[in-house]
Amino acid sequence: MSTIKLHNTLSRQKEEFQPIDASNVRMYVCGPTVYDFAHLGNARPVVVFDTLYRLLKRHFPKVTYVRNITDVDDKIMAKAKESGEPIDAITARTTQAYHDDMAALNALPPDIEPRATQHISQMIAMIEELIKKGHAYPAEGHVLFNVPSMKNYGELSRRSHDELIAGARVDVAPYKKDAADFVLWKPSAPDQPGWDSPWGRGRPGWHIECSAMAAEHLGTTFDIHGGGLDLIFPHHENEIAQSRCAHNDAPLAKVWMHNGFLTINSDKMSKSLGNFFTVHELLKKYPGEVIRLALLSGHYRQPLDFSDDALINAKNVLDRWYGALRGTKAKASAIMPEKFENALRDDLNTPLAIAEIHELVNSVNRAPHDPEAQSAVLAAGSALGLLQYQPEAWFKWNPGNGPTDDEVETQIAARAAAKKAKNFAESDRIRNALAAQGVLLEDGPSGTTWRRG
RNA sequence: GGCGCGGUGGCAGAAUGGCUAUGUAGCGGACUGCAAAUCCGUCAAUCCCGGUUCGAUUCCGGGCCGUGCCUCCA
Repeated sequence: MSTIKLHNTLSRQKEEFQPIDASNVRMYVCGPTVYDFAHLGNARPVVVFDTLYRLLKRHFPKVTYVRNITDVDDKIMAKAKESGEPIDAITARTTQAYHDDMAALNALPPDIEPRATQHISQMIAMIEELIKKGHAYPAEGHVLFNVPSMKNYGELSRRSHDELIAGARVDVAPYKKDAADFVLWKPSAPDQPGWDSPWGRGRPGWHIECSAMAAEHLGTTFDIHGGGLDLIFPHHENEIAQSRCAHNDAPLAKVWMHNGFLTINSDKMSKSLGNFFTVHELLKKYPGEVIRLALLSGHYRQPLDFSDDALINAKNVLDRWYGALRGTKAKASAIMPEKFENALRDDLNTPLAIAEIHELVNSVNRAPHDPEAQSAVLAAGSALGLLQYQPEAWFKWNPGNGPTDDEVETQIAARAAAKKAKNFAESDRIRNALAAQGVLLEDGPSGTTWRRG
């Protein structure tokens, strides 16, 4: 019996994954707040959980993957105020950009992509339930979750209530009964987006959005909840508090998974350091698969340093892999190479899985044109969301500068003539000139092939 | 201050109580007009100090260094 092991943040251990309902595995991942282009740090969980989604789909007949869109938030309001662009326009434009960027990274769309603004009534109902059960209270137009009302609060992040208070570095709002209490609902000024509620016109707090959307689409308890490491506290802790208290203590998710952070050239990615790369910008320089491979080249729970070298390395690796597939008519085999799949089943060990692809590629290069070996490479590649291009198209991927395909072909023809005349000075001149424009020529037994480096 | 994570060859990055991946870079060779690609061969690592053990990079303790969260944050 093939099992999948996943690291559960609740237990801080790898556990054998046992779905609540094997006929429908349910997974929720916190999605973007749509106020700006997605940066690389946003892309990491998307790629990681997409790889998990693909793995689960191979092992279970049905997987329901929910990833929300947060389209009501103070950051969006701030952006609108600053730029003058209407909120609806910002969220629509940014959501589209997000979809485009994640598709370029070969991330499959989730099965359901709920939007916060379309679940306000569910949030209000959940807040009412929490008030009714004594876990929340209205105060000055706000509704607050009362943390001391939940005895197990802090289980995920392993923080006690006292530690929270001691560590608090923010001023406590006067209307809070307890310093650790957090907002479920807050009042909106007339010029701010808001919805009518029993507590006046207002908008939801951040945490209640995910609790309400997860319950709506996955039920009170589901299998896997994912997100970035930084969401453990307070976001996921508060999600658990809201959901359990509203749902008679039913667990929110069985397995909690968190991906590690991304650094850029060893520095924390931040706008002040000027190393804040958006996926959108990076896609102008590299195919999405390069970014995706770079993101998968470290284990998802480890910190990942994203440098130019990492991108160059990923590009070289993919060039090598695609090189082994050149001219093939092989299709991805239906059966996943065993060692490769075993690596992924062990808490999504993508670096080890990538090493297995290297082994497969080596065997292709040792026995060229072996379609069986190539099928195995294609299968493993697709499991990681890679090798989706035709090899020739891959090598001709054009960032939009330099010579066109036709111009390259013309130069190659001229060089072939020079070579035939043994005018090697001229043929080398042409090759060097193309190399300076990022086009690399490779002479083979059946003529010259080329690629953009 | 509280909680947590990590230190593996030049670089990236797995695994493992003994037999030490993989890629890249380097070196030598084959192939090539020369290259490139590819193949063959090769060099090279487990932060420091203790402990447990027949044996530790792996387990335990201490130290040093780096880093994340505690505030919007993937």
